[in-house]
Amino acid sequence: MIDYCFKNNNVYLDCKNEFNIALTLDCGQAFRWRQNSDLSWSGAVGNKVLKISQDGNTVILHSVSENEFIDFWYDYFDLGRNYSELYNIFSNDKTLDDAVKKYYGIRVLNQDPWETLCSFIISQNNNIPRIKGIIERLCENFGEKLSDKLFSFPTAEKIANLSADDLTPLRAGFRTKYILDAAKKVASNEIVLSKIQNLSIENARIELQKICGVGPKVSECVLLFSCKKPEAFPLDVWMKRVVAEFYPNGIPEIIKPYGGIAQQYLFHMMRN
DNA sequence: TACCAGGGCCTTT
DNA sequence: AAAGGCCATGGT
Repeated sequence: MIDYCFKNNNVYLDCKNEFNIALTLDCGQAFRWRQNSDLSWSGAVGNKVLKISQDGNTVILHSVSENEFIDFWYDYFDLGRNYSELYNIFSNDKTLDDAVKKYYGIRVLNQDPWETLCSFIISQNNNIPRIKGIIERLCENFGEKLSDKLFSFPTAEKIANLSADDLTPLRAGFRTKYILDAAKKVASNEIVLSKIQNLSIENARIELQKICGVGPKVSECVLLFSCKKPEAFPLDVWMKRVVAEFYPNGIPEIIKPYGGIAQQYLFHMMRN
């Protein structure tokens, strides 16, 4: 588990091998964190901006009050979860154990469901540099300015009132109509994203896939990264390769409840 | 069933 | 420098 303390308006996390911010912020689950020249990272989450840095086992959240940390960042960074305990469970599987020992400290973030849904619609049939570009243009054009370079993610209501023409600056291609459909269904409360995490994973999948442009892969990402479903297991081409090569008979039962978290390590291993 | 639809990054040639 | 592969979903 991760201990923390407050000092000089910063939060200091003593995270042993349970938190590697570079791997966590740049492993394909979030697209708006950028590394600064001093190796710290900056990002906008909701209407907040954060600078975060790491020095060995100490992670520093800069200029964050105790209240803001407890109320928001603690959950965002999944600090309530004991990753050492998870690593113990994962060590039952040789492949996973090797991946964990190589890439200690990847954490699954608890992100905003609307931003996650929209981001993973954009991610489909796409590569990471371009995904980041489209999302950046989306925020710059339609989000609120939060600081010098950082914008909030535009709300579903805001996007729902736009047309495909309005979104041409994004250069999102055929995904534009999917973004609009998602925004309209969310803004009208036809899909209530805040209630998805209370559904069974089967019903949650069905609900999300009512959106045009959301299939099994995108819905699984939304469930894992923003709806507290650690058992969600997104299968992209890389993970299909992992399964074919290492798990022809399926993922071990003991891993399944945390399959999505395990997946982050396996995915990273396969891509490197 | 198989293919195509935006587009741009990446690897190979 | 040019060509070809890659990519998740819906539609034909």
